[in-house]
Amino acid sequence: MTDMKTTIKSVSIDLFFRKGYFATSISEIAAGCGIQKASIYYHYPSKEDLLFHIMNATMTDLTDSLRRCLSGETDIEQRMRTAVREHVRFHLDRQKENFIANSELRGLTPEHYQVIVEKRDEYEEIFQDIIRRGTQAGVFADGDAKILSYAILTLCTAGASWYKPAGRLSVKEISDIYEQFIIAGLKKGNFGPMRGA
Amino acid sequence: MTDMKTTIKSVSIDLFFRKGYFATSISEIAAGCGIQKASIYYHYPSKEDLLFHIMNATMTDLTDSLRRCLSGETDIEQRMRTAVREHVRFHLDRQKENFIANSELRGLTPEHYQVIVEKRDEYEEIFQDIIRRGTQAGVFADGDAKILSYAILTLCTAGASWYKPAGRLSVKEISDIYEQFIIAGLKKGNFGPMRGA
DNA sequence: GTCTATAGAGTGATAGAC
DNA sequence: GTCTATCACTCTATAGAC
Repeated sequence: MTDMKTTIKSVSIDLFFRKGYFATSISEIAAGCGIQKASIYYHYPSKEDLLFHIMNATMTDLTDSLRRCLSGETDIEQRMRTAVREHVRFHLDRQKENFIANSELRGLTPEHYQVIVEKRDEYEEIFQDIIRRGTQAGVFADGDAKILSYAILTLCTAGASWYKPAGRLSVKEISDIYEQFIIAGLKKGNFGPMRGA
Repeated sequence: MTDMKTTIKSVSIDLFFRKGYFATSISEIAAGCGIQKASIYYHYPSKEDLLFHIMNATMTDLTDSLRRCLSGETDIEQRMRTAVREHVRFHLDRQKENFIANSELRGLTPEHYQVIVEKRDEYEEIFQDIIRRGTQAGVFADGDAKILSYAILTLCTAGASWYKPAGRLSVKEISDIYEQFIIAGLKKGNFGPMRGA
């Protein structure tokens, strides 16, 4: 990977984040890199391929970091706490890429779309597994693991996208709020009426 | 409002939802309506204006329905339960428009953007008010009302966008899951460590 | 590895006939 | 209220020089 290939990628991440994939043109990316638009095609075969590379790297790194953080942790509640904190950390750390990965799926070719969706499913499955084990162990209340995993992930992902480094809350404070809210929502005994489905 | 004006709006909602605003062309909208693209401009001055009309009507109706549902309800916990259920119901009922209103803000002119963001803030304020009153009354645990309101709203909004009418869960079941999860997350006494901020 | 030049298609929007 | 025709422009991508 030459330096220019890296520059193109990071300029694209910035533009796709700010303007959206479809609203960003190859000329703008080129201008941001200080080269002519034709030169982009020496490094990437198409605009869509550039988007795919950004998303694919993000999804791979995301799953890898979570797996690394969870390895060795056996307590169910702790696994969920760790997973939530790591998800928030990763999304805050790479805010722009994650925002793109969550909002620009429609820009992908059907083949690339499938690759990304499979990686997303694989990641979500890690959360669903924790929820199912927690329910079986009687630590978490009964509930639909898929729906609850979507709820947890959307919550944290969205939280990371509001975050502004100069804002009034620190990364630790945000993580704490979500961790507390989610564990309270999942745990057995914290009832209102009953959990449906 | 002539019939064709309504048709253009509903065809646009469908296309903006499926393909996104920038990826949808005026010609496609016209084709979907069975007219020529120039005829669109008799009804709407521009593509952006069409987007604004869709978003603006959605936001107005959203706030109006919530206000109507909450009027007369004084119990804090019940107000939150009602607000959550109504938010989910509205978002399921008008899934496409709500998805557009949440994802296509970048397509608006600065003037129209401001109008929509103000309406969104006004709607969120209703939730923040319930949270603050609940905290003061000692029903809900201490926590940042803004962050918690974003969390609650994102959760329910996202839930509505996964929903498929032919899926395995009913509207009632989905509402129940979220209502339970959110109330458990908010209530005093359902602690893990403590809530930050 | 980057350039200039351009192909080929599509875009939002307008003019003016009917 | 819808049509045909077209303007003025932008877009992604490619060819070929250096």
